[in-house]
Amino acid sequence: MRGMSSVLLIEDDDRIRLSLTMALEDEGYTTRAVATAEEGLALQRSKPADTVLVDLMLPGMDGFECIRELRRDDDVPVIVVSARDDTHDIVAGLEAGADDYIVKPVAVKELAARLRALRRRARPAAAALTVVAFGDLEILPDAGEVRLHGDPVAVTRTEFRLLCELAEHPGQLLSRQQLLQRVWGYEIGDERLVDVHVGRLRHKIEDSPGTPRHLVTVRGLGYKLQR
Amino acid sequence: MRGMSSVLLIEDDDRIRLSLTMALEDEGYTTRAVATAEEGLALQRSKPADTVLVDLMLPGMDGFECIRELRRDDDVPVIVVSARDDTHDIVAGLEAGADDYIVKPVAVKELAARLRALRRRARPAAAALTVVAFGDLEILPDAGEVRLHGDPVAVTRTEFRLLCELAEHPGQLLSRQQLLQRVWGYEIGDERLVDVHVGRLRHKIEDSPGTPRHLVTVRGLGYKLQR
DNA sequence: GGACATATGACAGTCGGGTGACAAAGTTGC
DNA sequence: GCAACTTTGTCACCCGACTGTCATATGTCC
Repeated sequence: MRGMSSVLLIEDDDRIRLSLTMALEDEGYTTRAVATAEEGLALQRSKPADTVLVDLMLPGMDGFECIRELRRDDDVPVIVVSARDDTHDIVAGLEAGADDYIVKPVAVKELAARLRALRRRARPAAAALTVVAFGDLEILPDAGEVRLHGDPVAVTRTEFRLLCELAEHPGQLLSRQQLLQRVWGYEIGDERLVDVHVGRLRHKIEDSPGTPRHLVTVRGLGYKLQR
Repeated sequence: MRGMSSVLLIEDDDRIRLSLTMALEDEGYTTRAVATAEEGLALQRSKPADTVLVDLMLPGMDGFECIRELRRDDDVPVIVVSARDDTHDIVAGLEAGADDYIVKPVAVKELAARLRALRRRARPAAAALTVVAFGDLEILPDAGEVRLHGDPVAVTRTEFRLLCELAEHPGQLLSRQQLLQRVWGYEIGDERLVDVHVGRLRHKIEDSPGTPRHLVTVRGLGYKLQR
């Protein structure tokens, strides 16, 4: 995976699969090719490729379903390969979560250009989206998002800042005073304010807010966020 | 104008501007010439030329800034014209986004050769239409086109830039400040301007603008574009 | 039980963001 | 060059969401 790009090709037509595989390897891509969506998914799970090329017409699980499954696990860029002129399928493929498409017969140079383009724009995005995970709780500072069990949770700005502040010091105790100062910028203020927001936050990010697993109280001292 | 190449010349020295204009027209280029970067940018925005020639030493906005502005809109090839044999300026020009340079006094034949060369290698990559897909929303940056469910949607230039800027950072939160700066080039300005354009854009690219699926607000923080 | 610390629910003021109206600037077509 | 149309930025208004405060309930330690 060092510097080199890997591609997973899911295509049932033997001739196309073989020729594309060879063409991709000529272009310098490590290529794995399979004939069914099921094989492709299994392979992507065990040995993820950087980009997936998937034909829409497949025996068994079709390309659309396959894209949705790929998307469920991962943010790997997906390019749809479709028969010419089938706009409807292409649109459906993109709606299922593909990032780009190319029509058969595939011009290898064009495919290579698209792979490069896709990697160029997929990379920084994937890299920039840092995730801070606390077990089932995920914090995405760059996206301004919080997820619980993978599902987005609506959190207000203050709650988000508070959470980020706690997350920056995992497992570490932070006093109300510190939190007031760092989240609100108050040098002095009512420390009860912190309690209220902690309470509200708990209702959103804890499965059972009464017995918090992550955002715990340290009696007499403050709060901390743990895994 | 078909088949013919057009050149925009930005050069403050009257004598050079006039002589180069004539020389370029002799070579068969449709040529527009202006004396300031501001005029050049305005003209390129209203009536884009195929290639831009820009002097580095200009009154008001200088050539470097001008190149960066040109680059913000467009992928038009830019050739730097530098008065001195000053490697530092040339390097800075290329870093600002120019594609080639030529040193004064300009040999017309050399300039013509460079223009041809530049056009020859102009964007085979850009010719391949790449698609940035966000589910049912497709953005074709090179074609300046946006589609919803496969159907073209008419968006204005500002809306398109805003959309592209958001699309370049998929799922990432962008503050109004960042957007103002990247889309409008304003260092400071009324952040509500962003709201208005986001609202207009939503009416075009969302199925239900009231509850946006792609262009979502992160309250108190900014906006982001997601799948 | 008593003293204290924390959780919670309700409330009103404030804030942030969506929206439609409008004028200025730009664009297009004749 | 003129007129119709489009695009753009500014503004004011409105509504819902958020925030901080307080009173009250619940819990904890001695």
